[in-house]
Amino acid sequence: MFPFLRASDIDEFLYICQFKSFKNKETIFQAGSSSRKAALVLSGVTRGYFINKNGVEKNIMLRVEGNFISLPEWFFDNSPTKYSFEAILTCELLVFNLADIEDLAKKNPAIFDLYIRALKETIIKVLGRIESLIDLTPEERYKELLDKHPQLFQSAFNKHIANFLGITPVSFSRIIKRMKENPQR
Amino acid sequence: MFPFLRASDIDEFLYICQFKSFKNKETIFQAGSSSRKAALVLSGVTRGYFINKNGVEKNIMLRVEGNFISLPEWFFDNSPTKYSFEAILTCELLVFNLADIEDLAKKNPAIFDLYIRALKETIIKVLGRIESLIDLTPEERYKELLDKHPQLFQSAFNKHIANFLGITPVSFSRIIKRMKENPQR
DNA sequence: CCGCATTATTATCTTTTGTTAATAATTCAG
DNA sequence: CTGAATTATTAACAAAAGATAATAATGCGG
Repeated sequence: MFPFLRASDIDEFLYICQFKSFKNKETIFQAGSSSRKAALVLSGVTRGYFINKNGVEKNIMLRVEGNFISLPEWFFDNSPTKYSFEAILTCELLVFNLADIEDLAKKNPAIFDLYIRALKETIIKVLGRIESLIDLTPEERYKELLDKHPQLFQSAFNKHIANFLGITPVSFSRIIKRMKENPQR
Repeated sequence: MFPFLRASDIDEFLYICQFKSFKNKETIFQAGSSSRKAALVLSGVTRGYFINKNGVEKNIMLRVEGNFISLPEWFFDNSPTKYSFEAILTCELLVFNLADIEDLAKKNPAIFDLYIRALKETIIKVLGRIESLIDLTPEERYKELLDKHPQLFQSAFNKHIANFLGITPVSFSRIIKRMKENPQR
């Protein structure tokens, strides 16, 4: 997964990690907690979400294997956070403390690169999501997601996908219907 | 701006920086170029944008004083990028090479912290933007932006603001009108 | 400071979304 | 395997956005 790491670097990383499995709907990181952790997704799909002011869950990101996940408010202090992460398929994760990886990064340049890379990759992923949201119609976003992550559509609930696309399940149903009736557009 | 830095750390940082001024509409970083740079915004407002498949500019972010900006594709290689940055007000920037700051970060823990902080801050900013885009209506996003960055509305063109909000200038005009007629909602 | 070019507003029309509610399909636990 | 609970689809209506075009208001260079 990370070819620029030597075996000894991987050992150092694994030393601060804990392997954990989660089933569908199990909580990985809970909003409101404060033990600054992050994880590398080895398999499965996770969703990061928050509860909006009307009490409605909103999926802010979907993260699959090879992605790092963390509650971003943990980045700066120990304050409780508003985001949560949960498995939407059976997941395997390597969980570690942010403090541990930062200590390692200061000592080991390869881990420094790994950590920086994880942060940069998150930025690029998240910018790509903004691009979709400001430039594409919901229908185009649906097609893009279908293209990028077809595995999602075999397993995740439509309501989660709709939520991620920023539309209602009702509107999502209509899009699917429109595309069935009019496949070419 | 960064109280956790000592004077000597700031000196080290300034040593790799170049001070530059930009007028309204001047290009800061050009899509398609490949000299991996970043900058700290000291004053003014910048917009990062890309040209979509129909040839239309899309503002992916607005960055103000205290923010770091960079073309994110530079993070990983020297490939030309699709994003550009331009000043939408007179701007003062500290421009530096990404390679230089990473070298410094490996040697100086305070610069390490500065660099990590800049990346993390970007993630949080950008996640906040996604939150708005999936959870709020265009009208609510307008109010949020008005609240967060009132200075934008005195200087930037409405078309840039509309573009940033992910709507057309026509729709933006209608929102302003609706709110004038119905201030309470 | 003038005039041209850019930007903003308004109107009209079409398309899409949100909301609510009713019904159908499906999951999943026991 | 069965039934209750969750999820998905469809319908009907209201509200909002997109597109296009015409007009008004601004910005800005010479």
